[in-house]
Amino acid sequence: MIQDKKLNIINAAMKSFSHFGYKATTMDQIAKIAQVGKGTIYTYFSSKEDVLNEIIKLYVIEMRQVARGAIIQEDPFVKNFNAALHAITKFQEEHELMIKLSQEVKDMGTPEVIEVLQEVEDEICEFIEMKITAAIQRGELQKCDPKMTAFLMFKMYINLVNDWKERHQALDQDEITGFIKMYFIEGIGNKK
Amino acid sequence: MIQDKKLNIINAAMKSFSHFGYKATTMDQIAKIAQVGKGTIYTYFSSKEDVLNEIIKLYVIEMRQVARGAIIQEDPFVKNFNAALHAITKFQEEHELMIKLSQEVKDMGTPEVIEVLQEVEDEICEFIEMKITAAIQRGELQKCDPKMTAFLMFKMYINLVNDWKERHQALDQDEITGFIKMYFIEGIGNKK
DNA sequence: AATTGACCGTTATAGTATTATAGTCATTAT
DNA sequence: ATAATGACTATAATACTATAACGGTCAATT
Repeated sequence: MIQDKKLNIINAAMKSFSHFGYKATTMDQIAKIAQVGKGTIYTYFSSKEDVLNEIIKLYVIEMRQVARGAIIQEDPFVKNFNAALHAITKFQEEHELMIKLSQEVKDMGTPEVIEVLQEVEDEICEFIEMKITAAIQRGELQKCDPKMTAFLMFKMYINLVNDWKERHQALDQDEITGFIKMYFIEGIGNKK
Repeated sequence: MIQDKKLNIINAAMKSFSHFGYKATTMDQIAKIAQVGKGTIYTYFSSKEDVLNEIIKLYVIEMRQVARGAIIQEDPFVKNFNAALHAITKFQEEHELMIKLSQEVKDMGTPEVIEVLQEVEDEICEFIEMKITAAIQRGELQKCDPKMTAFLMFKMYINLVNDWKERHQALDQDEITGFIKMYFIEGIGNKK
């Protein structure tokens, strides 16, 4: 029952953050949606930012599960990389939370939101890093700094999925897998 | 003499844009620094934005020369890529214009400035694209879409030079060349 | 023909009054 | 006792308004 109330509040806040963003959501609104008094929120959370952080904590857990679910053990590294990132992207599109928060960062720059989005990005990079480390041990990838490789692969994925389409035609999932493989795994140098 | 006055104005505007940014620079200020009446500016330029655009046009020409100057014909592609980008970066650091304008975009989002910065980025990408096309013809690089390759290489360079150092240790020029070569040219896949 | 700065309509800024908000806490309900 | 509540408060955001600054024009001047 105590967990029930906390979950109520989290769900209410999630809903409101997703619809209106972090700043535009008031504690009164959360209380109203959750059907609790505003004071009750402060029994379970220390502040508005704390509510956001707890939501992101849960979100990240879900996201990790989604990413794990996209992995197929026998498949090669690049394919799994793309599958996981694609699953995460789809997950984020389904739950408008991240989209709304990204927008908010873009046009208001809310510091608390910048911070949590960075956390989510770090989390994704850490996930990729794990997979890279494993792939290196398996001998599928050459020795390289897994943290930097994860960082660069993630950035390239975002570049391909989001940034490229701003100036050119959008790419589909298979094209993206192909490009990541070509540029990152095989390299475009000609061995002599 | 007529060019002299136009150049005066351009230099004055360049100085002011570099010091105070685009928005914070007034036409009166430009006129004062250039020691001309404000009306005179409008003999040579149609608007404030036009002044900015002409400045960027000249800036891009200079930048291209700097990039060309960094290229050594006999050197391999990656080395030249890094040399050119490094030269551009140094050039931008010396002339505070781009730094100031980047700041302005970050914390005010001035549309005119966003546009010209995008132009500069496009210009750099086009320069890289040319070099890539040449390297493919030379047989130094495999066949690939030069536009996309240029785009991705540029982004990776920025990721390594700017973004990585925000969360980890900054990298020096040789390290960056090494990483670009490793990830982009050679690839990190293990051929079986 | 080129240059100029006072001038104009519009936009931005500063100052202020008002509202809205995050967080508290005495009261109430359980 | 403990948990829940919403009126309350100090602070921060917003709306409003008066003022200043701005980009751009143009009649007067060189």
